[in-house]
Amino acid sequence: MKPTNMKANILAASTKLMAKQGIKNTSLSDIAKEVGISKGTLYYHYSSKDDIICDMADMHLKVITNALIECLQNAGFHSTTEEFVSIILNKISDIENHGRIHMYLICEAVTSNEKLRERFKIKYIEWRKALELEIKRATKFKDDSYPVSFLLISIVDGLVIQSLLKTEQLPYDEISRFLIDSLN
Amino acid sequence: MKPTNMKANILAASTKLMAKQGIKNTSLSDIAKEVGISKGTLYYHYSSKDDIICDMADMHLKVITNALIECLQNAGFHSTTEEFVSIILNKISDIENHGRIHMYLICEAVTSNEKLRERFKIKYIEWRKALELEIKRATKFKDDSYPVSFLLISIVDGLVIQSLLKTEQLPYDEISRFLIDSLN
Amino acid sequence: MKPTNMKANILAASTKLMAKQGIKNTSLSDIAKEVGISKGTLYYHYSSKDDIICDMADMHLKVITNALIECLQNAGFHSTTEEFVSIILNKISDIENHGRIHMYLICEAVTSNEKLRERFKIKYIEWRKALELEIKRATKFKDDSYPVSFLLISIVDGLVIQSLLKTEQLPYDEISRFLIDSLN
Amino acid sequence: MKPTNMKANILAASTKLMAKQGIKNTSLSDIAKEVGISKGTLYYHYSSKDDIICDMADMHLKVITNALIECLQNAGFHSTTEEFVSIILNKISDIENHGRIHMYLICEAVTSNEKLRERFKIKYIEWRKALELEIKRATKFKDDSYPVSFLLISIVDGLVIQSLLKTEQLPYDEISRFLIDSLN
DNA sequence: CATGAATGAGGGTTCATTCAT
DNA sequence: CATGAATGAACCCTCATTCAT
Repeated sequence: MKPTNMKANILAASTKLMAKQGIKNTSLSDIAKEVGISKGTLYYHYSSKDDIICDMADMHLKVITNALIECLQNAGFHSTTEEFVSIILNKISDIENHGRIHMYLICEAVTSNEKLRERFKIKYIEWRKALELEIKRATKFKDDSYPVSFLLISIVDGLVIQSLLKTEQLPYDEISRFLIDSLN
Repeated sequence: MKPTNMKANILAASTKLMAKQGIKNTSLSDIAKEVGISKGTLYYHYSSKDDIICDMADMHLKVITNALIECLQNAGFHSTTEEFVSIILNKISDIENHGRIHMYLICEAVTSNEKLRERFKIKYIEWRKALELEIKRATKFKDDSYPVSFLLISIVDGLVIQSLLKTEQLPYDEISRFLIDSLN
Repeated sequence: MKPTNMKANILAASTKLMAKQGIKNTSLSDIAKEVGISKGTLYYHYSSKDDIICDMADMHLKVITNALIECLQNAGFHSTTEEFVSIILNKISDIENHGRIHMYLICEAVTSNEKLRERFKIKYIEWRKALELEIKRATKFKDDSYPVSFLLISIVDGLVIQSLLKTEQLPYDEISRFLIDSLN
Repeated sequence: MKPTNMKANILAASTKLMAKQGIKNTSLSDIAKEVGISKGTLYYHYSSKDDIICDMADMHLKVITNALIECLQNAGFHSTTEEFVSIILNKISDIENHGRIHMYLICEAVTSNEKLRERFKIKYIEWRKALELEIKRATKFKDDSYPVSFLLISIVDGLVIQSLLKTEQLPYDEISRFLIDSLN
């Protein structure tokens, strides 16, 4: 109904469906049906499925990046490691909401979408470097900020996987406390 | 010899192809062609694509589990943390060879294969508990073995993701040294 | 000036695109884009793709007919066969510029456009009769002007096909000289 | 029903339909329906529409080439120009049966099928050279066999076009007589 | 006059699955 | 045991056409 919301609607529907059932398992018919438009209309706004996926990925990467930036800025104001870690861990659970789509996009990027992989690669490097700076500033790991930055990224992704597999209830509090103790 | 090898051949071909191009992007025709049999014969041995995937996953999970067990047993003989960590890290790069198929199977499990997800879930819990025991035995983290076991699993999966995305060359040596220093 | 040119613009764009990539391979979107208008506007001026094709064909047939008329009139002023033939052959290469669209229109006419076929039919008969008269007047073939007129038409169309297929460089000079010698 | 006739059946149905309604206007559904099989089966035998078209073209080119060869061989036995020409002209009406598909294939080749164009190009050159030799051998045009060979090819194609457009009843007898007189 | 948005029928293609031989 | 042939549902995508504004 509203003027320019069509692309946003499509994106929202795509994200919702693909997060639920996977990217390859979500057809353009599914998306069109979810939005309440015809397949033709969908193609009027997005000229291919890949275009939708790319826009979805951009949106997703932006959300995560913003979360990280905000997280680091907040950390900057206070200087205790406690808060830095707890904020990061808090963000992990936020990110966890996006975890499914995050994983699916990564698989898509790795298996069949070179362009997507390039974007993820760039973002991952960017994220890691931002973390590295903050680790150097706010933790005791001045000299090991480089390897630790890789580890922190890994931990987030790895926890997302475990949460997706619904293995065991992840003990966020204990993990958080442990990390704080270690980083101080 | 020959007849029993057919399923193994199919499994090997499936793993090879799916690791290269993804599970959804690998058709049964591709597999049959790779093995050098007809699609009909393939269906004689496996009654569906999902069956192949499940067997593949079983094989994959067994390989990883064996690697972990061997890793922990070796660690048991020596008691220094140094060796425990370096062995684990060595195994990570072994696992990295299986990393692609590991990720794809997880995505498949999460998006469209409940049975698969159950198997992964069981294995992940099993792995974590084994690690927890060893952490308690061989590192200084007697009291934090529980959260640390989650973290170690995360780190492995997370590093696999970064290696798949080909972001930056992972600094295994530095990571390894850092972990050893931390765990001691 | 401006408003009346719209149809001409559309026709010019259509001709250009369809000559390059074929009629069926040229969409109305392509044409609208080439003209720099919207598809809606295009439909304001032309109520269907077939209408565009028909107008294009009319324009095309008019161009060729004018070329032929001019050719015959020029021939009329001089009376040597030499000039008659060389003028015709010259015109052939002019026509060759329109050759692609000529062929495509004929195919379109034959396969899916009865109305178009009717126009071509009428024009071809008209052309042949004009040629017949001139052959009778200016060549030695007084009695065979009827079959020769069919042959001349054939030769032009046939040479166009060979030029489209880019078979061999057509030896226009030799062909021309041979025809002149024959007709005298 | 019969074992290996499926490809032949598909080819026959394709030729029939495409000759009637054009190549672009003939869908794979049409063909499958005409053969009495499913679209899936059609794809089992032909992996793309282009493959069908190419096979059709090969078959078509072979038929025409054989007709030409036979024609020239027959001409070789007798040495009179009369028979050479009348045989060629007879063959034209045979070719005319294939005329529609001939024209459509040429259009397809020129607009959207590079591989097809290459095959036509090769065949046209081959045909022209064969004609050139025969013209030199059996007609009075020893020195002009080169341009005359182009003209003869043109005449055939051009007459096909006129016959497709159903302009006027082509006066084969008169044309034939005229050509015989000219060539002797 | 002009437009952007919307549509639906149909296009070529893929593929897991079935089955007679 | 093994196969080639057959299938049909679903897929992504194209496009001429319509219409409210």
